[in-house]
Amino acid sequence: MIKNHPATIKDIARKLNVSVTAVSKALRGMPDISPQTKQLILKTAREMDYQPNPIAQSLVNNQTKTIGVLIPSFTIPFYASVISGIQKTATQAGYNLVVCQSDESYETEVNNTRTLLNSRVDGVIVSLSRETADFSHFSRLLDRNVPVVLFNRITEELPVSRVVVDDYKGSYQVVEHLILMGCKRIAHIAGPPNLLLTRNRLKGYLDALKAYGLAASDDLIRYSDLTIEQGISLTNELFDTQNIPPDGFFAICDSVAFGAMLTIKNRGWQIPDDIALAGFTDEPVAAIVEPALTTVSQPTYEIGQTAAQLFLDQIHNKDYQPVTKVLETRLVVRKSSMRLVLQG
Amino acid sequence: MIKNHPATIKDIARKLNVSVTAVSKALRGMPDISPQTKQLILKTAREMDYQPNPIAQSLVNNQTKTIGVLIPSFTIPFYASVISGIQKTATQAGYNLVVCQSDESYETEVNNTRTLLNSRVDGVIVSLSRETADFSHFSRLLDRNVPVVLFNRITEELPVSRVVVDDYKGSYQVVEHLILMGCKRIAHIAGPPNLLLTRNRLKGYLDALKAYGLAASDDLIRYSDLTIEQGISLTNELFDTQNIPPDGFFAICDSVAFGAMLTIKNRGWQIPDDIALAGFTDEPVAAIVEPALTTVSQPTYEIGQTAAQLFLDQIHNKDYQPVTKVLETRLVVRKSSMRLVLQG
DNA sequence: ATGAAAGCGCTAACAA
DNA sequence: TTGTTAGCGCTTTCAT
Repeated sequence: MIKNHPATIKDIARKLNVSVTAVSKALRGMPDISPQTKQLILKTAREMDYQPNPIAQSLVNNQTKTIGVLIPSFTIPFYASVISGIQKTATQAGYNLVVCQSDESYETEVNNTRTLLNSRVDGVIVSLSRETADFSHFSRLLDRNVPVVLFNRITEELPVSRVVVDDYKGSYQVVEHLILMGCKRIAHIAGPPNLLLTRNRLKGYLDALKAYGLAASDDLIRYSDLTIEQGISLTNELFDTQNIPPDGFFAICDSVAFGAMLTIKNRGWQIPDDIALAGFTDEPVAAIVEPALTTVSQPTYEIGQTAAQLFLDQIHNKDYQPVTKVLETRLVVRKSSMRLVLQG
Repeated sequence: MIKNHPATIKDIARKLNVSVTAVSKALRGMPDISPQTKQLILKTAREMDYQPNPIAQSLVNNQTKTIGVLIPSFTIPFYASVISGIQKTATQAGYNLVVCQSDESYETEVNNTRTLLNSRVDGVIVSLSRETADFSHFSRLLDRNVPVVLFNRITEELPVSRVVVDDYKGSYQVVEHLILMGCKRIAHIAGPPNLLLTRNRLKGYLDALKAYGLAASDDLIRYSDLTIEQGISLTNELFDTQNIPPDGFFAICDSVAFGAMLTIKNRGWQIPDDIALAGFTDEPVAAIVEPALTTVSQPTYEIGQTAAQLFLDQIHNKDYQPVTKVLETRLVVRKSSMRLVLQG
């Protein structure tokens, strides 16, 4: 008789005329089993191509060995790379990933957390949607003792571990760089105001201006939804509302910077000579556009690995205290901001 | 006593003094249960915030309601969009996704299929790694009656359903376009020879040349690994080995086209006037690079939806015959190939 | 060292 | 209509 179903522990037990307990123990290398029977069981298991059924294991162990990952969108390259990092660390520890995207919608994010909770993931690694301002859906996870780790788009209102980069410093450095390149009137296209990273990068921008004695002005600041479309429209708006156009643009992220780049070129200005431009994140494309985009590189892969590691730490540690890891960024200077500076 | 664990069917039964069977039936809307008890059970379940444990359901139903998705890399934008499409259709049908990447490695792909099989996914949706030339790891899935759907990077050696675009036609059209733009010597940077899509796109290229009476030559064809790096190096190679440089480049994918674009510009040639350039896929970046890239648009989201639908069809149909869906591409003409053509 | 039995949360065949 | 029972594949007491 051909059995199409995978071999079970019981099949092995029957074949060898031993108890399922013995098989279970042998398979998991428990001590109280004689070397001979153990070897025999192991050998037979191999012959029968036995693979433990993780569903059954989950049911009895009350853990699924899967991590839920919740990101705003698959199509943002930043997250693709972070997920790779998460997967690397997770796989090494025997965990699978279930990845969902919120599509930048708060409602979808709430639904996703419910789905993940119901499917009994052992933990959740999240970057918030750009709409998210309320966090009670994560409290429900915490109530069930499901560890939550936030990264990139985080909140400080939840008692959870976090992985971020030093947004303030990265922002400060790139704006400082624009200033050193001779920019006097630097516009900033920020992100959604409710995101912490928006506020941190904005602060870095403002502090850099102040440090170099440049006037900040709300007229030079716009809040975007992080899309290339708004990069285009807000750049147009900045041009249209200013008598003298800005001589520098700092965009919250590369996508917005690409939108700004298109618009600046369409308006007939030269980058970087008339207007210098910088973004944030260093997406692969940043090196390819013309002119290549000056930006702030984030250690995406490492962010993913770190987030997964924080989850693992929490799982293995009974009384775990949330920690926040701050990774360093790196200024990447490319053609979009490189101009000859007249030395005073 | 505070119970931190989710409510079970048994909790409800105990509270209401009915059998678990009754609860199970009421919850799933089975007929043989009185309206009153049914309402009572439903109400209590809601009050206790009952959520069925999918692990337990999986164990008894012998299905996990999850689909394994196996792609070459998260960082290829094409796949990000396809996954979105898969997820849309899968979620609607109550399926979760487990996504793995092979990292373009045959070995990793084999490992991933093993992992997915062990985790008892109900089916697998795959795009092959660029190294894959042997397919026996998928036969193991088929032996266990796990449906396999291939997309994009497929093989015809497996009796499974497939989703592809009309690579031949898309390729033919874009090369025809280059010819109509006046190109006489069009180079082709192809993909890995073992991929079917490489051969189909190559054939479209060759047939278009032939149809317009242009000579094809192996000297103008190179095989790449689909990376931007090889786009750069093979373009250099083409320049270095040709006395007269090509006046057109058709790249197997946009990434390779970007590499070619960088190189062509670095060599001091004008795009499109000296050399016209086209890619394949229409990644979001294609519209942003300078000059914007002429390419062949693929219905990525729809590819994902179709693949998921083929899986669902197979699940719901006892005697299912594999089908191959061929979706249409669309030529997207942009600046990289737009030149004034002198009319004879 | 070995095995019988209970149980994880649920479904389903069968009785009552 | 309702409840009893067995069982999915595995782990874990607790006897033997």
